[in-house]
Amino acid sequence: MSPKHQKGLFQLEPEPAPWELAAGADLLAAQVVFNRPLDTVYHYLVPEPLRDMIEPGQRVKVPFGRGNTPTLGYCVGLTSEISTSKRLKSITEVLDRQPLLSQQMLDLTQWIADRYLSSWGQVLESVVPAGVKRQAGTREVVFYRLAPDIADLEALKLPKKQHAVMQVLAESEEALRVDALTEAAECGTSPIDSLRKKRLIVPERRRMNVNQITEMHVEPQADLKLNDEQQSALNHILKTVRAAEYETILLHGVTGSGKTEVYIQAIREIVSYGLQAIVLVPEISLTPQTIRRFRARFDNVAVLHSHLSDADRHWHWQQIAQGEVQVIVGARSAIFAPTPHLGLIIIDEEHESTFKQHSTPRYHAREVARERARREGIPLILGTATPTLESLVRTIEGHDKLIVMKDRVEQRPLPPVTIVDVRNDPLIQRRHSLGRALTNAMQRALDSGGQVILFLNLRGFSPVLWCPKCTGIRCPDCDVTLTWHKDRGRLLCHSCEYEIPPPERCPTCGQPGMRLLGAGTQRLEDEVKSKFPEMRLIRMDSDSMRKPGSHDEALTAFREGKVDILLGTQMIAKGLDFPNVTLVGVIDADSLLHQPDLRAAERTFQLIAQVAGRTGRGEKGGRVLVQTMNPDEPVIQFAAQHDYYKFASYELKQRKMVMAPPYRSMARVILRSLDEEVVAEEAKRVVKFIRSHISEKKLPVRVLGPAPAPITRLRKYFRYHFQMTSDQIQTIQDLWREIVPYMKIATDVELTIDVDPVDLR
DNA sequence: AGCACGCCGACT
DNA sequence: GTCGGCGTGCTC
Repeated sequence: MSPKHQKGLFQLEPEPAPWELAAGADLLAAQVVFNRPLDTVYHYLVPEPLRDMIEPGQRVKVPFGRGNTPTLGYCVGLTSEISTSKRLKSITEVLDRQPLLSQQMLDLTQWIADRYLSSWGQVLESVVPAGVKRQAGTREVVFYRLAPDIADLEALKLPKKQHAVMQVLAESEEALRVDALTEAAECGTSPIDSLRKKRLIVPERRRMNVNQITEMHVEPQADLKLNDEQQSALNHILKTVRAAEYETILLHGVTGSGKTEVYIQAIREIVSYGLQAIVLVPEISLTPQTIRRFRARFDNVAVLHSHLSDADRHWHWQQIAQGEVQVIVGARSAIFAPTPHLGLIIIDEEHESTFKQHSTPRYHAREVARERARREGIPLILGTATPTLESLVRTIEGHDKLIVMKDRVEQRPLPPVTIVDVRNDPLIQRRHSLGRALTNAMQRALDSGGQVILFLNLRGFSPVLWCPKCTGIRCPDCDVTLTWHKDRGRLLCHSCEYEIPPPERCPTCGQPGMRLLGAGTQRLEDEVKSKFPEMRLIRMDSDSMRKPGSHDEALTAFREGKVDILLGTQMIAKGLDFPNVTLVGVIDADSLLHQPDLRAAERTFQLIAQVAGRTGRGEKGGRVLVQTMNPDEPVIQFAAQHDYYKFASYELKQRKMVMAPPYRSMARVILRSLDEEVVAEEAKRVVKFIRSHISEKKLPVRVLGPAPAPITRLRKYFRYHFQMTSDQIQTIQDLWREIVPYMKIATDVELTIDVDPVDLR
C-alpha cells in the first residue's frame, strides 16, 4: 500500500472541530463573508439553538448594514475570539444542513480571492454551482419514527387506525415515509397527523434525490501498450505519484504522441490507491468521443459539461463529495470538484485560453490547479503540444519538471508544412480564398481518395459590408463591423446580439451597391462547392453546430468517410485524429498574426501546430499548406518547421525586450461607462493617482496607459484600460489593495481588475 | 454592491 | 413647507 493511501485514510479520522474547542467559552462567533466586493470578514454571534448545527462552509442568513437587511453570507470559520470592538449582531438562520465546502476548499477559495484581487464571498458564490445551492433535483421528504419514550402501545388506548400506525412503526427498524406508512397501516394521513400532535411519533426531514442520472453505456477497453517515450513519461509521473508529493509536470508531447494514454495509465495507478483524479479539458473538447474514451477505461467517471441541468450538477457534486467518483472530466470549473481524496490533477491542452475565467473572479484554472495540488501534496500534469511561454519558463527556472514526447505513436512523421506566399497569387487577387497552390493540392488529395481539412478563423460569410462612397456598416452598440451571415440572411454583430436584415442601400449615405469585403467560413463554403461540386462538404463553426450533438455527428460522418472536405473555425483545430486526412489548408495565417495582442504570435504558432496535427496520422501521410502574405514572418517559419523550441526562444527574447509576461507579472484595469468622456477622464485620473502613489512609495511597478481598449465600445459601453507590470505579482496586489479604498470612482463608471490577463481586448 | 443618510431644487 | 434627485460613506 502506498503512503498516499494511508494519508487518505487518516483524513477520514474525525478531527477535533474548532468550535468544540471554543465550546467552553461563553460566546461563539461565526466569521461571515458576502457576495459583494468587500474584503472584510464580518463576525456574527451564533445564538444558542444554532450552535450545534453551524459549521464553516455553510451559508447563513444575517442582518447586514444600517437597515439590517437580511443578507446571505458564507460562514468561513468559527471563533470565540473577536477582534472587533463593535457590538455583534446575531445569525438569523443556518441555510444548509451540510457544509457546501470543506475546510480545504475554503482555504483554496481564500487563496483565489487574494491572488485575483476579488472578494472571498464572490469567489465562494461562483465556486458552488447554482444547483448545489438550490439543492436542485432533491425534495424534502418527511419520515416518521416512534417517540423514544413509548413502552407499551396497548396502554395508550388509541383509536384503531392510530394504533395500527403505531404498530407498523414499532415493528419497523427505521423511520418510514408517509406513503409507506399509510399503505402499511391501511389508512389516510389524518391518523398520522393526530399522532404527531400528541407527540407519540416524531417527524424527521430528509433530502431525497428525485431523479437518477442514466449514463450511457460504454464497452470497457483494456489499456494500450505504450511506446518507450510514453512509458518513460508515465514512469516519471508514477514516481511523483508514489512519492505523494507536489510537483508540476509539463508534458510537452507533439500532436499525436499519445498524451491521453499516459494520463489514463497514471490515473489508473492513483485509482488503485482509492484516490480520485480531476482532468480539465477545454470546453470544446468535451465531445462524446473524449467522454467515451474515459468511460471505456474507468467504472466511475463524472463528466461535467455545460449542458448539464442544475439537478444533474448537484447530483454529480454529491457523488464526487461522497468519494463515489474515480475520475472527474470537465472544463475550467471542474477544478472545484469536491473530491475528498484527490490524488492527481491533469490539465489537457494547457495552452488553451479558456482556462482563464472571463468574469469575476478572473482566475486561471491552471494556477488554481497548481495551488490545489501544492496544498494537497499531489502531482499536477500539464499536457500540450504547444506549451504556453509561462509554463515553459517555469520549467527553465527549475520550478516545474519538463517531459518531452517528440515522436508520434507508431513513428508516424509530422506532416511537411509548406508556406504559400499568396501576395502574387492571381486567384487571391481576384478575392478568392483558395489560392492556386491550395486549389491544386486539394484536387490531388481528393483525386487520390484522401480527405481535406480547411481552417479559417472567421465565421459568417463576409466580415464587412462596404459602401463604395463612405464606410462599412457597424454595430450601433459596439465598435466592430457587422458580419454578413448568408445562411440566416442577416447582418450580425460578433460582439453582442445585435442583428439586422441587410440594407439595400447604404444606411449612412443612401448609395446602392454595397460590396462584401473579406471572407468567412460561409463564403469559403460557397467557393469550395463551386470549385469541387462533386465533393461532399461539411462546415463546422458555431453557426452550423448550434444544436447539441451536431458537433459529434459531423465528426463521425467525417471519420467514416461520408464527407470529403471539412472546413471550419477553431472548432476543428483540436481533438481527434482522422487517419485519412492527407491535406490541411490554413486559409489566412495573417489574420491571427495581426491581432493587437501581446500573445498574437504565440497564438498563431499554436493554431498552425494544432491544425497541422490533424493530418499525417494514417499510412497515406499528409501535408499542410499555409497561405500567408508574410512568408518571412519568423513565427510562421518556425511553425512550418515544427520547431517549438526555436519559436519559444525567439518569442521569449521579444517578451524580455518589451518587459512583458512571462518575465513580468501583469494586471489589467478596465473602466467602462456609457459616457465616453467620463470614462476617458476617469481613466486618466486613476492612472495619475496610481503613478503618484508609485513614485511616492518608490514601488517597482510600471503603468502603461491609459488608452481606449482595442474594442473601445462593447454592448453600448465605452471602455478604457491600462496595464500595470512588475517583477512580482505581489507588488501589484499590495499596491491595488492599498489604493482601492482611496480612489473614489465616479458612480457611472465600472472598474474591474484582471490579474494575469490572457485577453487584452 | 446595496442601502441609508443627507443636503439641494421644483412641486401640491 | 416636503418629495425625491443623487453624491457619500459604511456595512460585524
